[in-house]
Amino acid sequence: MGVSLKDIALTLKLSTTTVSWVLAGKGDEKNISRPTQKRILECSRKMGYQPNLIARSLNLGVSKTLGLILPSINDRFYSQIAEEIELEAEKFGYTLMFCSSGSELDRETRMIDMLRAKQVDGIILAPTKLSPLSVQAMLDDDFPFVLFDRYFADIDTNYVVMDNEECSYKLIDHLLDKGARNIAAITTNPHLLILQQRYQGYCRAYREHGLEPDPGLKWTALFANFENNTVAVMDEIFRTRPDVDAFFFISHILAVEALIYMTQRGIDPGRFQMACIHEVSAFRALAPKINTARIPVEAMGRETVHILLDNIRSKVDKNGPAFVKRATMIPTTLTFRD
Amino acid sequence: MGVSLKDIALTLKLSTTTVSWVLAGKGDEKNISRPTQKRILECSRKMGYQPNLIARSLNLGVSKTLGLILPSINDRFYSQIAEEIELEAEKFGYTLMFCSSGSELDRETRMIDMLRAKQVDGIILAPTKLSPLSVQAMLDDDFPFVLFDRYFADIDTNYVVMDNEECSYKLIDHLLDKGARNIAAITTNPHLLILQQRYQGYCRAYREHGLEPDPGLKWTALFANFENNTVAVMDEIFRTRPDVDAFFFISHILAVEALIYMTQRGIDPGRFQMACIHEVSAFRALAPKINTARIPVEAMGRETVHILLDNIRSKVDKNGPAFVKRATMIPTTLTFRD
DNA sequence: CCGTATTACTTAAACGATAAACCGAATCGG
DNA sequence: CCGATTCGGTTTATCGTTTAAGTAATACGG
Repeated sequence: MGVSLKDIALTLKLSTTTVSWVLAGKGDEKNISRPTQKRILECSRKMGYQPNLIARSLNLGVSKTLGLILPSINDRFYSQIAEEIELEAEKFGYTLMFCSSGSELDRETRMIDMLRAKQVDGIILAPTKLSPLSVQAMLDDDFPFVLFDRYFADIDTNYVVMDNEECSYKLIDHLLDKGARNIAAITTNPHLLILQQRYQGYCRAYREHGLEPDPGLKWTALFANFENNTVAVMDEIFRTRPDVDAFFFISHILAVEALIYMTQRGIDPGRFQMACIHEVSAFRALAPKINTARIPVEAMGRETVHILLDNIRSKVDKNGPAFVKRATMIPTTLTFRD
Repeated sequence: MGVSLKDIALTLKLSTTTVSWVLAGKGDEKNISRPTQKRILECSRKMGYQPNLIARSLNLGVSKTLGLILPSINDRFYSQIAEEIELEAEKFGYTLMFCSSGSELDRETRMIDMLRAKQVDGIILAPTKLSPLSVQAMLDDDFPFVLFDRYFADIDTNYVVMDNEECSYKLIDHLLDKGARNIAAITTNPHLLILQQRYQGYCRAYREHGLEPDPGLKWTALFANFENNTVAVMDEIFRTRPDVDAFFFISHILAVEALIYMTQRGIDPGRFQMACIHEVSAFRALAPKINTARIPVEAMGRETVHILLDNIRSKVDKNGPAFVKRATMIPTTLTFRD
């Protein structure tokens, strides 16, 4: 289709190698005469030459492409981080192939295999559930990848996560300091390690205040159709636990739904103390006094990309120092608005 | 790195061709004996063979990859549509390379060139501003692409857009019917054709009601730092135009900021009639009575992908009928809540 | 029993770019 | 004046896959 090195070489009666060298800026180094260099450059421009990066990839064994697999791009947090990752990757000359797993395990596995078949140099993955199958395959093959947001405690991989237990602890500690006693913990997806950790932070704060956490204050809105499930949970809370004096939302998604619920029913969110992990702009209106733990998304995106690129580099030059897997915990920024 | 056809061929003492045929399911057709086929299949499985799709792409001249360029993935509307596009493309065996242009022209141009160099089979693009340079290049080269959300009136391309003028007309028509007279039109990015069209719909509704639209009721919050700009605009409206009795937000982004502004200052949004193009879930709480025009995102995503794939297919088989460029207007779903 | 099919494969070329190895002619040092 | 170096390139192989063309060996029909 397009113009190839061969086309240029043919019209100028040179070899493709010469043309390749000059266009790669190695003209002087390779002792190509200045006039010839100029002829090649001009011809290339005139014919509108664009290198075929697929051919280059095949030859060099490097595609300068990364894979990104998220549960859903249509989520405030993931779309933010996707943007950061893309921007950071671009700085180093990498493009992103993007796939959404829909939190389905078989989809995720397919995507990993497909991205590897398409020869991406590395994969950034927010893994679903706790199936390490495809993840283990990458480990076995020494294929560069980083988990982020979620990870598996029992598998030794690169990962970048926030300080889930710690930030929950601090938020709840603060609520308890301010007088809350019955903090409803609204969670989802109970098998997700990071959500368990957030609840553990909740429990630790209670205990360090000399109180025993009440398991009856934990509600789970299943993730499938979480809008409706959140409504059901809120209904139940207001019906059965009038003693609730504070809310801890384990994720922004749940908080938004719960706040909409309250607003629609004329319940003033100001009546309760509130805390939420992650932050969305709508909070400014829906719950101006909510306390939040915000991830420095830029830092997380950057760190994730850097770890992956380090991993990739160390794999390319074998003589360099062996790559050591990195487990990174990004500290959150707490904002107390009450 | 990985296992190649050659590796299998070598261990079985066969030619790569035979292996390639069998693994492609052409064993019978190509008269490869059943025992040999079985041997190849088993060996392939044991060695964990995964085809190198980059090599296949180079050979076939088809990458089964599409490019997607958006102003920002971190926008409710674009992230929704990105998800739909990805899902639909996947059905046909295509992967997405994703780039955000940041609405910067030179970035957009670079992304287009890069994606083409990476040999994507086609590009889906929400173009920035009105520079047709790189777009024209794709046209000249007969490279398959579709514009969506935004387009250029004077260039003959595939595009998929919503009925911008029409839905604005209907929303404003409704507000006027319900008694509004001074509808503040909050817009942004004045050079964007589709936003101009939305304002034209506003004007047409006024005129068809026998009224002359007041240019003083149009406010522009520049897109760069639109949060602050929206605040400035709202300040000005409340200071200088106490006669405003309704708001028309030309985009959901502006509406959210304006509604947060009002809520923070204790201004009841219920005092005003309201209309907005696009819809976000926070509206349910921030402005339950807002009237909206919602894009059927699924339909738009699907249609966009289908047009692009048709374009790609028609380019591949030359004997088929010539591809006719398609301009599609997706009708919006109006929801009147007042 | 000979010519033609059929079976079961292999060889070779191609996709476009890169890189190691090679090569003839001119130049230079001693 | 001869050997070595520099100049200005070219040849060839390679990455992993696909496909058109070829080729032995066997089977078959008349």
